[in-house]
Amino acid sequence: MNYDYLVMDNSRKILADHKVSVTNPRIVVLEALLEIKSPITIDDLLAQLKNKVAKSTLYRVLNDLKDINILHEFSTPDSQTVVELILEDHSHHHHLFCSDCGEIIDVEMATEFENRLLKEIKRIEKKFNFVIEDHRLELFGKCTDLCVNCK
Amino acid sequence: MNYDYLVMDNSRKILADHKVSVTNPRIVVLEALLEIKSPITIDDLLAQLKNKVAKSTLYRVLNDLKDINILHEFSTPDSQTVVELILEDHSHHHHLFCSDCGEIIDVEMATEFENRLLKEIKRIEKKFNFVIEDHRLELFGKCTDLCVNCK
DNA sequence: ACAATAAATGAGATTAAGTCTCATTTTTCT
DNA sequence: AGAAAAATGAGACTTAATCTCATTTATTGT
Repeated sequence: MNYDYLVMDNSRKILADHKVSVTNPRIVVLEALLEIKSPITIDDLLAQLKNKVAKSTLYRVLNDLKDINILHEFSTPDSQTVVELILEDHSHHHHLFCSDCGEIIDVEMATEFENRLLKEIKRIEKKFNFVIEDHRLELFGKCTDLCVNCK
Repeated sequence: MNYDYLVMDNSRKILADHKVSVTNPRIVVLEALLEIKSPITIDDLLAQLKNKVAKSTLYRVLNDLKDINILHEFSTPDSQTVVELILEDHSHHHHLFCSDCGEIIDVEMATEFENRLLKEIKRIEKKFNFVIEDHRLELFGKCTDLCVNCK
């Protein structure tokens, strides 16, 4: 069964729902990100969309998606920029980086751990007189020989 | 009491201890970082050392310090590069970013929290067949009106 | 459905962080 | 102190990301 038309529909709907005009480059970029489903470096994305979307347009579209809050951007330990689509159904998660193969994996921490973290964050807020709005945890390591995540 | 001569001595000693040759630019950069004591953007550091060290040399020295593992580098949420001196006496900590004033504050989490995190990391290692070597937690927020941390 | 208006695009110029080159200077080693 | 090795400064170069502007595409009201 082929879901492509659904992805297509989906990208148009996502754009319309967020009140940005539905253009071809936006559809193409969104579709790519919907299919990838995981974090990807802008470099890789650029390569993948070569000849489909101009470089300047890709960056513009990515900024548009950030503006409507469905795209997160972060960096790898070696400073490559990474983007990841975050839709409503995409729950809170963190990232695991492999320094061998470069893969970036979404990881969800145990609820109990996140609760403990929130408690700790409350302590920090008081201590530094801050309002903490977000947090990010990054894990760095290597996948082992038999790593199932490496391509 | 003036500790400047100590800082000076200190920077020479640190370089010698790590078996890198003791040169003026390295001393100047190390002294600056020793005095600052907290994370600083490379931009700010460059401004501060203008006319004392060439730009190319500053970057080279920072790379040297990274090579001998006494300097950590990371990015702000708006992608500015930040460096921070990490000497032996500098214990494990994380970072708190203020989106208003841009300040970056070192924060130590409760030992009990870090232990819980290590436990969670062990679970992730098994789940993804990874060896996790390091982790980093970033907290994003705003200091309140009366913030004591803002300059 | 269609014209008028507004918005987005592509191609290439521009900017800025960081690296590289190479002739000169400084440090190290004996 | 002098020879050999290493580091520096100045500016050229690279590369990710943004900007410009003429052209194309989408939206809106009738």
